[in-house]
Amino acid sequence: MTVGIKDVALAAGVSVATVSRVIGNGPVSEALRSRVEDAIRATGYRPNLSARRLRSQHSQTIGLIVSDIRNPFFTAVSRAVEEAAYHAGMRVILCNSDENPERELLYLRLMQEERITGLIFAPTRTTLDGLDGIGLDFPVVLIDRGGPSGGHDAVVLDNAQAAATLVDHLHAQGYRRIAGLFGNTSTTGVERHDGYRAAMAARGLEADARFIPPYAEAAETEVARWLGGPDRPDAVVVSNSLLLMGVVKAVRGLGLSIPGDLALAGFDNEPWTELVGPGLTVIEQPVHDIGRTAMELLFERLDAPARPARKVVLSGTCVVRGSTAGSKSLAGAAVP
Amino acid sequence: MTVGIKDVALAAGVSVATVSRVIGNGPVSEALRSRVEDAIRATGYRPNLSARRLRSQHSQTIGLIVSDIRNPFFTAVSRAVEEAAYHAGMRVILCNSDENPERELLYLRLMQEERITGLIFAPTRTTLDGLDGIGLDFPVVLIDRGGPSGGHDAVVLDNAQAAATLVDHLHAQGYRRIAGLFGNTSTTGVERHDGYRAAMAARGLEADARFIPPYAEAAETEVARWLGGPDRPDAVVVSNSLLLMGVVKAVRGLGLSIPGDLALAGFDNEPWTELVGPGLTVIEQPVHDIGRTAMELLFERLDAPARPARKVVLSGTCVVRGSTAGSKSLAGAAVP
DNA sequence: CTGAAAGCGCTTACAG
DNA sequence: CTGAAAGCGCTTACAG
Repeated sequence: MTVGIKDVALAAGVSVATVSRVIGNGPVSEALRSRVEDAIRATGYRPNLSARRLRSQHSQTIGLIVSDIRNPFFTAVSRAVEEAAYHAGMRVILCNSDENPERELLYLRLMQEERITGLIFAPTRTTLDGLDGIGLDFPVVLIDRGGPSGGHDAVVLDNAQAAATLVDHLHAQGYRRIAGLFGNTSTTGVERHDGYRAAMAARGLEADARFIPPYAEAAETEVARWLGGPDRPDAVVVSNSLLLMGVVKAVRGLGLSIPGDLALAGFDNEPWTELVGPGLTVIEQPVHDIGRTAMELLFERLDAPARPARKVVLSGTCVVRGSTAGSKSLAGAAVP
Repeated sequence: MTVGIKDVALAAGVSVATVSRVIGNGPVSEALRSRVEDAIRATGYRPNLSARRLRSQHSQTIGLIVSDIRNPFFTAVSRAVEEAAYHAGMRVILCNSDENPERELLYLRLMQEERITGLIFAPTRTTLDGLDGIGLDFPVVLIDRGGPSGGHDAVVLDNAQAAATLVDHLHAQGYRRIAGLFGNTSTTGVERHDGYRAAMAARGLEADARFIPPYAEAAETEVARWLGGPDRPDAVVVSNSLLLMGVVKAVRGLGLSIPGDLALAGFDNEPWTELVGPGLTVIEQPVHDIGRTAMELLFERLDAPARPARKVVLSGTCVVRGSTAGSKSLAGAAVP
């Protein structure tokens, strides 16, 4: 039915070993090589990857588990990872955990069964805590969520500094009641919170932070309540683009204006942040570098399994727009 | 090194056949089953999927090739496909062609080598035209881009009607110089154009349509030029959300207002379309149904390879917002 | 229900 | 450079 290596060998009048060498770029004389290539074309032969992987004992596959593929941050990182993998002759298995620890475990198991070469992973805090106990047979590089420098290679944003930058910017614009809204499933939310809190303290301001599930709906509900209550802030720092969207919705739903009634500063320079209201001030992450660096760390780890874990911390860029204009009016501009 | 089925068999004191039956849910006595399960836990055994696939001759894998994973339409469809696949005990390989026919061919080859069970595919026009000549060994279900009902199962939006709905709506709002902007890589762009043109003709209006690459940048450039020229429209129908974003950027870049200087109606009810300017009028696609239906068609095709191809055409919903408010003011509301 | 044995489609030492 | 042969880790008739 479907054509195998034997059919090609027969058609080319060579052994299967020779066909295998041709498709694997092994040493073959030009004469035989072209005969085999003709036979491959004639038969429409396609090598069976399961067989190749089983026999050769390497999968040429890297795993990538992200926490929410709807978050454009992760689709951008995925693209960078795939590009790097492609150039290295590897493919990638992309899985989406939806911030669900059970699904993370499920996918980790799948990765084991696929015998992947290595994993790039943005884990929930729950799974990160138990990661060492799982006994994975491959190296893992964490992205976006490193946690305290621990046993794993990681590439993350300088979250604390980025959050502090936003606080400082808001402060410079004249805001004082600066609240913070953070995702509660990732170490990233925690680190951004720490930076926020430290910067507030340094300015002698009182922090007012909330941790919520990292979805737009949760932010919308939370902020609607917040703005109606006694602790109403006049500015808010928001720890990811999904939450940011929810905040914008809440403000609009209440018929309030940005930044007049509430100034807004968030993370991730998605295309739409430029188009909403007066434009949203955000920290832009080097998404492409994050993906590429993760692959580099992974390859280096494969080369040198024993060397100590490394954590690469990348800086974000603050893109200032109208959502933080404050009393002094301010045109949109990029600030390094 | 890594533990195999033999190690488990040894540890449990049974044959490898019995271990295989346990992990495959075959018939095994309770006594042996629990002994094997203990051994699996004790050894941390994970079956090798390559070996299972090779031996069992089914990959339990479906392929999914989308044209642009940054388009939220496709990330939403992917989620629906994955969900359905998961419930059917299958996994999915997701690939991103970037609207590039060469990459499509590359991925089709990969799918063959993976021996996938079936493919869900959003092809470029180029690849769609040559699809029958490629000799794929698995069934394919087209999504988003069906082309003329041909040899393939497909699930698509009623594109012509959706585009006509937008034209009719704009007409009812008092607009007459209604332009159209369409992606040039997909049959979808063509069908939406046809619906646009027919609706314009039915109203006695002159059509003014342009086909461009389906990226925000292309739309931005094109519209900036258009609005500066002699054929300046007062409304525009835009065939996808990436293009729509580009149009909004162009309008803002010129300091013009929506809908005062230009009314806008597009496709895909992305979260941000609600938040930009007065809100954007769009056709909402049943993204979840599209993914689910594609999987259903695929399974039915696997059951009955010989039966004639089916094309499922789903209707969109017009979500009216301020971007098409026209002279009469209009609040945002959903219209079926 | 259980086990011994064959074999899925390849790759890779090993000889020549 | 080339081929014969073993074997990757499983599953699945086939007997019992």
